[in-house]
Amino acid sequence: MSSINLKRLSEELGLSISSVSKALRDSYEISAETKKRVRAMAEKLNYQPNPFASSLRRKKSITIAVVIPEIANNFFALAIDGIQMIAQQKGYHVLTYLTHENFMNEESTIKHLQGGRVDGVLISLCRDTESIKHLTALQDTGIPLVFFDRVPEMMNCPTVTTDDYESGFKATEHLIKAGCKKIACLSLSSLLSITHKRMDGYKDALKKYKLKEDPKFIVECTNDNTANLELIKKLLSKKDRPDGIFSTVEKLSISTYYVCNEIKLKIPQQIKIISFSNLRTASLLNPSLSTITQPAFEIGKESASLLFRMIEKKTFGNRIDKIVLKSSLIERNSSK
Amino acid sequence: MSSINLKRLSEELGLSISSVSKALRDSYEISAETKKRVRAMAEKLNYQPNPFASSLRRKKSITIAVVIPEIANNFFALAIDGIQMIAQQKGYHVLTYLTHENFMNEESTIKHLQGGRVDGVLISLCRDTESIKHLTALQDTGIPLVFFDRVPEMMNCPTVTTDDYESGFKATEHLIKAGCKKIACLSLSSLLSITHKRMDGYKDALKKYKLKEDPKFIVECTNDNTANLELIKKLLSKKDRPDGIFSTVEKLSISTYYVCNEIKLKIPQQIKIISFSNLRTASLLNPSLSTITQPAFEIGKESASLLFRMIEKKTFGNRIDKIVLKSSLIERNSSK
DNA sequence: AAATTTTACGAAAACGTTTTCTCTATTTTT
DNA sequence: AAAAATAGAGAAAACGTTTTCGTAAAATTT
Repeated sequence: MSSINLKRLSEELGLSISSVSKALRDSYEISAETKKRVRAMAEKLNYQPNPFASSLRRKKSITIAVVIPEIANNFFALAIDGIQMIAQQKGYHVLTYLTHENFMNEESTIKHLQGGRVDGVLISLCRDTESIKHLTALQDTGIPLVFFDRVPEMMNCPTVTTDDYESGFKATEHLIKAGCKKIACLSLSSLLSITHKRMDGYKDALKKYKLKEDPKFIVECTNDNTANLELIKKLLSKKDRPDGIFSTVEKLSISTYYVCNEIKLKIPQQIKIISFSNLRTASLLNPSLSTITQPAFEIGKESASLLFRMIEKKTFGNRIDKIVLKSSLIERNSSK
Repeated sequence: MSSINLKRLSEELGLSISSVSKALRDSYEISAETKKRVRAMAEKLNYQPNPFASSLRRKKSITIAVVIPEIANNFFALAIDGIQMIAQQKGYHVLTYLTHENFMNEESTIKHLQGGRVDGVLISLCRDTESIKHLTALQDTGIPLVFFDRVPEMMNCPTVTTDDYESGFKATEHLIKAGCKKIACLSLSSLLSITHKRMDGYKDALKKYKLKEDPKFIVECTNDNTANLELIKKLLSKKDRPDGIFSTVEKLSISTYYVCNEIKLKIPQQIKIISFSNLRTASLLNPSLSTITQPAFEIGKESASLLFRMIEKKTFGNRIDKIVLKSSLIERNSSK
């Protein structure tokens, strides 16, 4: 730890600690000349203020927390990129916490954050978050909280999401127009609002085109990749297998590709696929993957911007923002 | 900020602040009975200690910093995953900083970290880091510092890397054995040690098989993606174009795929490709991409573990660890 | 029973800032 | 020229912990 502090600096300059502090904070109480002297000495001795003393006194951490299920995930990596961009502009630090889709991790992280370590929290819920007590508790302490993408269904809170219902509808409609009659839906967890909405779109599209909704075709996957492969394999190996797959998350479509390779199911001839995805290589896959692509980077930016508006109290009183961005459907060969 | 603190707790309990503090820290000076009472009350009032007061007093932040060029990058995302895993085990917080391959960002971030905000720093250098003054300055303050993957060449410091030279050699040898006579090498920046080493392996492999080294075939790319596409397009459009590509970073191989698609160059018939990469979809590409895959997650874990050994002073005196992990070459269709 | 040790707790200093209040010397206003 | 205002700086409290030191009372040893 850098042992050069205000006291040392003030001794070196023959000034009081408070004057040095004020000079560095550019207070009007200090003459221009003194400020210059102080700044020069601070530069010379490479003074770095102690962030803990400062945070303790000012009750400000200049830090935000980002709580996400996983990082090795294109969507979340891009979102963090956007968050970091805004945070950097504001001179804020970013603490990252991974829940690994584990509710207890999420709970303890959130609980810890009540200690005041951060000035605001950005969070995307984990797949098996069923209670929201920890979240309301955090909110009650007054720490600004913004949810993005995976938001709670039963809570009145600021959120940044995409048009999940419409996207689910359009994706399914796209498969139907491509000739699919039996469309399966791969989802992560029925507890998540994004899954609900995307699936509602899927169901309504089926309804609109008079296709019957088969519960066997709605596959809820787990957090275990090999188990998911088995589930998908089972789904696709049945004689009454689907001829279209709507995947609500990227990794399930990748698993589907693997399974199709393994059991020699031809995409798109025998089965068509469309998936939510932020893969940069979607167009290079064999065959190229049709995607609904969320503006992940913008989601990150918007969430962080909203959070900072709340931190800076620029958002009026009890107004609660719900920002919805648009995803884009990109047709490629997997659904031709 | 949670306004329930030790003072409030002590009043509630009819004890002194110091006793409450000691009780919560499980000091031998406090009776078992009192400890129980204190803990119960702390639980009841949902007491969360103020991290800044604690850090200020103990001169410990229980936080580490991770400084990386970018996050929307499979390698770094996986590395962070590994780092987070170890940090979580140790009960540490993780601050993430992105340099976006910009030296000035790296410099100011490192300088800021001298203020003692963290107990240790993990860093992977940005592509145009040419001076290491900021790094030695940080090291001189006594803050443990571990480099991973992109490490400085001229500095004696703890590092975690992979067998870059051998990987470069093997990748090139693999292309040669597949029949390539004119192999190009795509690199990010000649300032980086990983590029150097990978390229040295490439050059030595050429030498071993008596292929002449053509400077036109060593392409140093920039940080601008569209510019890179142009560079690669130019390289591949020449009549004297290469018949093999060794890409030292993932994104350049993806760009190469795009260019090949555009100018109708058939992989692997007309040009073979192998690339450093952590793409999960490598085997699903058209054609599947031969890769040298670094153990990114393990690199993260090893780096963090090493850092914590340094933080906990478990590493002896002036010993400097240099950990080298092995990458694996996975042959796929792009180099058949 | 006196002397010593142990147990259990409290008072207060310390960590390095920020900020409020106070004070003197100078400048401005009457 | 006296009164008032202002400029520039310092003293000290405060932020919430942790930790050192001190000290009664109880327990143990002589």
